[in-house]
Amino acid sequence: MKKESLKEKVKSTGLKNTPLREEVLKIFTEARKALSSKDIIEKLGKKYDRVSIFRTISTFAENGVIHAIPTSSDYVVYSLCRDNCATAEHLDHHYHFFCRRCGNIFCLNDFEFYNIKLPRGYKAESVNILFEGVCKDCSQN
Amino acid sequence: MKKESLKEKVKSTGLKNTPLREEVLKIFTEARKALSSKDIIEKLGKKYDRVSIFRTISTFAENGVIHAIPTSSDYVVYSLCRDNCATAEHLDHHYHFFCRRCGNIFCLNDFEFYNIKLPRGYKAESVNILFEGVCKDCSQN
DNA sequence: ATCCTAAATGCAACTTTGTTGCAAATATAT
DNA sequence: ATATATTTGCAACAAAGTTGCATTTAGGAT
Repeated sequence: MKKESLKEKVKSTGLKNTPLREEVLKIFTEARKALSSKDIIEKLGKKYDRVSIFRTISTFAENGVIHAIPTSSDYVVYSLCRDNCATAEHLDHHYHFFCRRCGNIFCLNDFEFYNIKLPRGYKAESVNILFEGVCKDCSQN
Repeated sequence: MKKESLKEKVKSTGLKNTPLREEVLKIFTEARKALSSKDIIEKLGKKYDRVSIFRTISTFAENGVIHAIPTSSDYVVYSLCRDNCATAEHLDHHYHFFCRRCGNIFCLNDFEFYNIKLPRGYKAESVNILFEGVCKDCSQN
């Protein structure tokens, strides 16, 4: 997604275009991995209030600018949404890969989606898939 | 898994069989859904120290008695492990279902596993799949 | 360009969640 | 019954996130 369309995405949700929001958006755009609240606070904490950063992250998540990725540890990381993120077509699916060596979490969203069967009666609206292992870069070194 | 074999499972890991551990185990056995630390503390907090409960949960998780289930909220829930939980056969996989209506998280571990392709270079050792939607019971009412 | 208003931010205080160190208690092997 | 390593409780601490409120600011209306 382009820089411009990101700003537009923020505005299109009715949110105001503030310096803090632009900076948070920039950080997510430039990061090639998913980020936690802590990560963002470490980058911007001296310039902006902790509370405002938390609120920015929640607002972005509520408005489909970023999405939360569950991890098996007790923290959540966030990543930019794709264009079709909010519009749950058939099944809103998110693939992520947590690398045990470098500790990063990567989005694999653009990869093929295999239908996974559920037991009778269960109706899924979204699915979150988190792989854990060794990433491309780390497995080559 | 039977009550007896659960106690044995605890003992087989070299852990002592204390009242607190038995109670925590009982709670997990009787719960038909996954539980958070908070859930356990709410049930036992007046009888046992908060810290001991946290430690019991970590110990159980470290020893393969229970396993952590990532959620997209900022908390982790736990569930009893199946017999083969610790022995990562091919790919250690966990399927869970979060119901938006009742808020419970169910284990679907016994269901068929479809292989999901990963991009080149990525080597997965485990995969955690969290569905979100409406569960069997809730969709009937 | 200025004004107006709702929304966003900063600050202080607070809550919740989890951790650490250590002394007292207890499970289990002998 | 005793010894010892493990577990528990307690106190203090640390990290993560929330709430209320006063101030500031973005962006549309004038």
